[in-house]
Amino acid sequence: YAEQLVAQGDAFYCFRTPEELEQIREERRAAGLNPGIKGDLELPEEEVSRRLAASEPHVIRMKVPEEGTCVIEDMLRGSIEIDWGQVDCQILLKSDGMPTYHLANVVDDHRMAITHVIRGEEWINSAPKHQLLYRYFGWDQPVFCHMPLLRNPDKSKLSKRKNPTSINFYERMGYLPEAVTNYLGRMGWSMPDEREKFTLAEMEAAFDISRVSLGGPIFDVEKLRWLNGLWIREELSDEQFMDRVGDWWLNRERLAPLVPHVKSRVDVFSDVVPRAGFMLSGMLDLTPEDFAHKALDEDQVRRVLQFSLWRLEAQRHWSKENIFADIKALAKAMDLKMGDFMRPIFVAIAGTPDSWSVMDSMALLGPDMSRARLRHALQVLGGFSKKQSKKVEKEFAALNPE
RNA sequence: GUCCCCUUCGUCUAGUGGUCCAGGACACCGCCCUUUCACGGCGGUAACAGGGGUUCGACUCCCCUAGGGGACGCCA
Repeated sequence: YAEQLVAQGDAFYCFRTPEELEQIREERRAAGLNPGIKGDLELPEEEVSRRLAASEPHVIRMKVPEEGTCVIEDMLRGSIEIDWGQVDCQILLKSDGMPTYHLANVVDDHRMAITHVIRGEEWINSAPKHQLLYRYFGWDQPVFCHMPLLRNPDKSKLSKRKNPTSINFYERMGYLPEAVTNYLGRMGWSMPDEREKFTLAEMEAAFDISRVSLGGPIFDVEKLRWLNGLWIREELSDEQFMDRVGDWWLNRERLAPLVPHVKSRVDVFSDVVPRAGFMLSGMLDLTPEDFAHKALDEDQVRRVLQFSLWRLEAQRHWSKENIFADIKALAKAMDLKMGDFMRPIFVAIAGTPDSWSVMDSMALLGPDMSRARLRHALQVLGGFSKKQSKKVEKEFAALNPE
């Protein structure tokens, strides 16, 4: 498809190096322009065939009008005007031969006969590229509809750093899927009769996309919690309640991995819950005093937690071994004894240093819950001020533990 | 920096020119219920960002300002 556009004269081969592009961007920025890549990239035909024959690395870019205005008809927002001068010559085919999202999206949607493109507001600025591609190909335009973005309490775009966004986290916390669905359905949308509680099926029956409100809603965990409680109280019989709690965690499959750790540490069954309760909990009830440490001062404790969190946020393969390697590398880089280093981690994860291997706990708890507890611990300790944060980030970068 | 989007109680929202001195929900506060705590019931505090227009009449339409967000990648 990209080559078809080249043949049509709607796209061209580009041989610029990343360094050259960086320079162009900087110049444009300095000139107060949008730093995107515009025009003047196209080479004479002989030059192109010569370089192609020499198999020089290249990409395919779409051509974009130098001036004029592109009008996007948005289902919810009406006409959106974007100056073609703002739109860059988007790469369609990367030098590794793979298409970029822009090309793939348009081709794919067309081939699947997609009629309505409903996506996040962050895509508004790329819509001209997509619309132009449809035109170049001579395909029917889909209807565009850009939805508002969910936000963190600080109003920024909802992100993992500031909010547990993983659906697994909410499962692990013991939210009911139907309540989570219900709550999500209430973000940026409302039932015609304004009722708060409804099922997916009810939402489907009443759904009208024009009821979507455009202000980006803040994800309010507190209200989700209330709604979940409503679902538990009003929708579950005692029988169902027992079943659901069992399905959630109180079953052999979920409990089995804990047995080796618990069995060796209890004398009587009544020790089980005090010992293992933290594995079934959400956020732990911690106070700053819980982190009092003989070898580390509070500043160090905070660093241990923050660095560990950052390190573990980057960990893609969640296993006891990898967690151990991360922690060990950090302890070494900070020149702390493992025992001292681990102390705050224990408290953050298990609520007490008096527990089994915290690596095992984290591995079993999973990445979402483990990270959330580290974040919570940091919060209990007051976290870092904005000024401190920068400094601490630098310190972390300087450690660069392997 | 450039462009785009958005703007009703702290938060989620109703409201599509008069029915709004703005309604509901979460949170908060008070009272009731109750051996405690929840739940539940009742009540309360709290918002149309600001300024100009248009109109007999603006939360609702237009413009400007401010604030917030987003985009500006060989990521999606």
